Amino acid sequence: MTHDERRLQVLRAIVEDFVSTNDPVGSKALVDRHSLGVSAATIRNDMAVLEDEGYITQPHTSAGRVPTDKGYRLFVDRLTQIKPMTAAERKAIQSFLEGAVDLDDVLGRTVRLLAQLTRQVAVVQYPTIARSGIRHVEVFPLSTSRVMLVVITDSGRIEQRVIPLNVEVTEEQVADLRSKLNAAIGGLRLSDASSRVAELARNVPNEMRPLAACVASVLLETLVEQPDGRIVVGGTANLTRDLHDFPMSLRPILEALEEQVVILRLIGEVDPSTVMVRIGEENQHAGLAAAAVVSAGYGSGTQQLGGLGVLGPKRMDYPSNIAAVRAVARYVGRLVSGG
Amino acid sequence: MTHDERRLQVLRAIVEDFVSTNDPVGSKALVDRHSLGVSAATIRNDMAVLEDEGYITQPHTSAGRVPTDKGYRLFVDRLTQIKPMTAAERKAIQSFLEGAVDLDDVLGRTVRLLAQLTRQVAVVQYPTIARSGIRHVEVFPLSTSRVMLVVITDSGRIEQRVIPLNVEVTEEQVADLRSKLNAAIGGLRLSDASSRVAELARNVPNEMRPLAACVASVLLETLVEQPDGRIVVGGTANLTRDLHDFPMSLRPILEALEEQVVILRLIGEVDPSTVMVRIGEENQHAGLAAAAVVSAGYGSGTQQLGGLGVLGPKRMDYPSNIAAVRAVARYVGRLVSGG
DNA sequence: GTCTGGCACTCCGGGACAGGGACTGCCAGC
DNA sequence: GCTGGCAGTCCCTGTCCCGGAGTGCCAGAC
Repeated sequence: MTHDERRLQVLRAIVEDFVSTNDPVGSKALVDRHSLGVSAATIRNDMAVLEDEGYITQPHTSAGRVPTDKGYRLFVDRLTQIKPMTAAERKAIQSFLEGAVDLDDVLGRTVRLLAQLTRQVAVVQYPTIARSGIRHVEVFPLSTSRVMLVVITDSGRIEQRVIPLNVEVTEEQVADLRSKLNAAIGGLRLSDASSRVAELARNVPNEMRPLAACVASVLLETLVEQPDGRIVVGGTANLTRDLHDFPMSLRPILEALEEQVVILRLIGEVDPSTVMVRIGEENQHAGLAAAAVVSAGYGSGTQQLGGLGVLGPKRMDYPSNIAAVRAVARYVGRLVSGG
Repeated sequence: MTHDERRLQVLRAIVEDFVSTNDPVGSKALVDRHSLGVSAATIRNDMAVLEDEGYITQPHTSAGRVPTDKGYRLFVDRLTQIKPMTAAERKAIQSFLEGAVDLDDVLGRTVRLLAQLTRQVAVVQYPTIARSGIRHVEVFPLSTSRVMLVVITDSGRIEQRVIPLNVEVTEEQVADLRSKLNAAIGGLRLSDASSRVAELARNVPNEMRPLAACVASVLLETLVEQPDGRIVVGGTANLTRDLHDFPMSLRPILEALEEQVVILRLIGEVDPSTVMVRIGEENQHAGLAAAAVVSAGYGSGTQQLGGLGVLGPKRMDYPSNIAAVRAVARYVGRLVSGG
């Protein structure tokens, strides 16, 4: 074991100990609990170097050391061995998720499952409409001058819009439009359907023109263009377990959790099929400077439909949480794209 | 002003002062801030009586007085003058809610609005399926042996179920069932539709019997019988403002907020067209002993569709919160039943 | 009978202070 | 390059003390 290697082991030990005890860890405690093969004094020298390099810091003179954001980052990047879930755990995940009856239920169960597995706050994004396939489009009249549009996607997500018309329409016209729409864009992805919809609206009989135009514009504007992203949050009670980890109190964290935009940036922007970890300042949000986020995308094969993740104190058990997020994302992806 | 009247005024003053300052209120502070027309010593006597009767208590000898649950109860029942919302406030509520594009949006806005108006945690229940009118029923095949059932209600709520069949069916059969279903139960309330659905399932041509039976049973079981109650929660960050009011930390409160059952009992069980206040132990839930809930039902006319409310520390501004909950419930009821 | 001013008493909360403990940095020796 | 030892630093805890706020009670006034 070289010099540098040992120093990394020391950092790893500091992170692990601090995560499990929440006390600044000193040189003596370190040699007691890990068999590093050298004396406390040597560790102290290593710690001094690690501190110089910015990986650890001490809250005050004569206290133990605590990892910095940079320290956690190095730990996650180079020192983490993600242990795959056991067969029993995989089975539990699967059976828990499979009881779901519809999409709301799937995502509700997912968020509870994640929160329970990681004992952190869990967040799940609804499948993005634009990237989902269209399973069925329904149009039916509410009155002679209002129709309702319902879009049902492969992933089970449903969107509805009431569309006011500036003309009167008949049942038959609406039914006609309905079958034309389904024929034109059924099975396509919404993002690919735009041109077909526009084309359809131009090529209908004259008397249906206004109806088709209204419906088409709503379909395009509301469903395709808006980067709509509902999210489900669960397990907020877990935040209270680590009250001392959030010195500024929970307020900014809870506020961030209620702001879709903030959360979406965190769990939505992930490279497909990898797990992403953001630590402290990396979250790009003042309120989350004391937090860490572990997130992953879910979807079918290459097509990413949404994201999910957990949020907790920087002092979290990264290896387990990464494993849990990855496993759950995989199952959810399979479930949501499977129907 | 009789003896008893003055004692009630003292109680009112204690509640109001304690709500606004969060300090146990003493006799001197009371005469300073309210013109009660008597001296501090007299107030002290009144306070002793109020304490004997259980309306107030002192955290320790030589501290001021704090209202008990019973004291808050009396305050709410007899001393509260609910100030109606100003025209400006009403206008703000209305315009904020009217921008909504669908039911999810309505309820999302409602919960944000309530949280902002009251500066407490807000909770809104989705309209109960069983009591809603059926606007449209959609059945269409996913494959030859699976169909999807979608029910859209007056209140804008949508339920979907994938139904596996034990037989193969054709497009035409499904389309036929669809129109029959709509003819039979369109416009009815789901709770009234049961017999019609059962009847329909019996009276279809032989070859459609299995399909109709499957769909009917799902329709009845999942949609009518289950007291399904999704809820939306918002403004949890407001809890942190009153950290000292929740001595056991927020954990039990946050846990309760994630348990649908608990919340539904609180906001679901209200007499129509009244505002209900539950204080401390009245919530019938250990975790909420330090909390108070102000709730009301919303709906159209006599038909209650759901409930909503706010949750906060017992030390809350009851008059304002009652007014806000009542006003918002009224607008939401109008909006949801109006379409 | 009711209200009032005065007085003794109780209790909390904060500041001051000292002792113990935990670590560190540094140094000299192996 | 590693190790043991030592002095120094800082926090944390417990104790003590004191001021402040509020009460309960009592005797006297109306």
